[in-house]
Amino acid sequence: MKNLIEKLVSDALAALPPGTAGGAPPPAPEVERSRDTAHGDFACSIAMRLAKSLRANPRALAQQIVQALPKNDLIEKTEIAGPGFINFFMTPAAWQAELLRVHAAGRTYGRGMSGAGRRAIVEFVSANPTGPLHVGHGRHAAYGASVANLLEADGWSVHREYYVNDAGRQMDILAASVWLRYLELCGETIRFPANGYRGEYIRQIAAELHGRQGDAFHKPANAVFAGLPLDEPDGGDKDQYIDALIARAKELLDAGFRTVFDAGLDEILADIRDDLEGFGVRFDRWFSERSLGDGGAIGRAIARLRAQGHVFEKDGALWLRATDFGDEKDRVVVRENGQTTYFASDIAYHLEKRERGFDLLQDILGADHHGYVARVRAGLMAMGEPGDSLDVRLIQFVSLFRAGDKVQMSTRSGEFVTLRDLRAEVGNDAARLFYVMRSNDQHLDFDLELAKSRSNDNPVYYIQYAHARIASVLKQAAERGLPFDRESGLASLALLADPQEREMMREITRWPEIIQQASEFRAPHTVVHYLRELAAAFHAYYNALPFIVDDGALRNARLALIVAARQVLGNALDILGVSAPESM
RNA sequence: GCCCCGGUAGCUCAGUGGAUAGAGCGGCCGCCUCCUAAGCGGCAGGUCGUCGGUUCGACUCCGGCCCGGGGCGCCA
Repeated sequence: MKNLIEKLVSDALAALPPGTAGGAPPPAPEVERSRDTAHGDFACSIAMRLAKSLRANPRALAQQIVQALPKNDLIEKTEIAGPGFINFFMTPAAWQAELLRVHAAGRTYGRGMSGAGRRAIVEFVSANPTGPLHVGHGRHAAYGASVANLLEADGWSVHREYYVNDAGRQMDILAASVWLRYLELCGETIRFPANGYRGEYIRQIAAELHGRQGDAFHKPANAVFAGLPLDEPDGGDKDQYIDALIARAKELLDAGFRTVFDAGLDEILADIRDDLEGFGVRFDRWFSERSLGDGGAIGRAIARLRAQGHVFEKDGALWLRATDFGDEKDRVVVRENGQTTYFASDIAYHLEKRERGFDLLQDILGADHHGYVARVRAGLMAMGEPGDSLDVRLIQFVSLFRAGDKVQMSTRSGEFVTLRDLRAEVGNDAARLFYVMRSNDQHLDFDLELAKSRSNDNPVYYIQYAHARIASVLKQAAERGLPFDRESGLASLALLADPQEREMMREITRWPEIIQQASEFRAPHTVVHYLRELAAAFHAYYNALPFIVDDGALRNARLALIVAARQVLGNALDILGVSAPESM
């Protein structure tokens, strides 16, 4: 509907003679919903914008535009108001036509075309598989999944991906931690390193490994610890200590280290997969970091950098001249010891995404990764890829509140911190909605009591209740022998003239605009706000007028209206991964 | 020191340069003989952190400052 107005305004501008508003290509028509119904249904501020460059009187310009508007019988009238707004008043037929569209399109109502013909890869969560997901990852999962759904709803072809950090030091530490717990099961007495992973799940992994493999990886404790530097509690450095311990493990176990390593990786990754699956978050691919090296992507990335002449050698290392591409400092790609850096893997991964043919590389990262953005973009550009193909959204932190008190999130504390526990406590629906209720660059205070409460304070229930209430009305109607007759209802929409009914039509028909905007700004919280407003319009309507009336035409028209509302509520909830219950 | 995010009603937060800045919660006053009161209606509540600038017009854009959070490795 908004598109229609924008089209009409664009046509009007194109029709105007060059001296007035013609000539330079006009800016976007800037049509928006009027806030105040006294200002009509839609408002356009283009005349005021153009007035500046044209040195014309905005109201006079608005008058010219209005006169050049193509005739359209869905527009009742236009007005020029205030400093130069053009206000559009739609005919009842315009709203009715849009309702017909809702019924005809069903699940696809609201879908846009902004991304048509383009492919996006959304990478999110990508938590290191060193332990179960915690509540912070939950926000990444909910946000990333919703953004992916939004892009898809706006025409993009979307691929969802989890980058598995299955290489690197953190994973070596995990493997060493598992091995030490395993040695305990073999009867050895060990001192657990300060920097090791202490979680109970490590013991479980060790137990399974021991159950499967017996004492195959047993080494005596004195052979393991002999000659190692001091650990932190003894006045040493915990990083040096753990690195020495890892080196020793690799030396003693040889190929067996990989077996222990994979036991930890596989177990934890399976847990993460299962958790996300249970949360309604699915991925098309779990991309292995190791495969970058194996598949030659890192080599290709470095070759590209060399070919483009953007690298130099200094202190025995190979550097990317990232400062040529907007980064604040140059970055090492190959270390002095010949190993490639993590940064090399990052740009190789992003190059690989481009090689797979994605137009938009959509990354969802923690706010603590913000320094990474300029770096990776610089890398892409240095490899000859467009820097603006990368779009990164940063997620601020989550704080849990229970009964007004902040829940401390240390791994040591007995308080739960895992996503799985959160889901068990508040349910998937509340978790999914609460996680995306706030803008991603706003810190999130997650109120556990509120999320659990079965009251009108809780937006989850408020919204779902609207959906269930509509289903209940339809059920009631059928039970009274007056089932909804869609054909009759759609033929009688002209009977819907009450203020609440007009408000319902205005709200329902905003959905395509919400998708477009929420998708463009990667802002699923907009959908939550919209859902609340649509639900509010429905609850007000419900209280104001009866639906199941004797007059069949009126009854079916009203039912057609609330069925359209149910459709849009369902479509919007679906984007957020929240269920739309038939009864509550 | 440099970079990123935030500062809007008592609280939690919306607000693509446009008209009189909004919502939910909390507070106060009302509404079930009626399709689910998990609901609805009304009232009160604001120097949009602060000081300048750009503009016909600034919560929105630019600069300075103040406050809160995060980040700045040949770590991962």
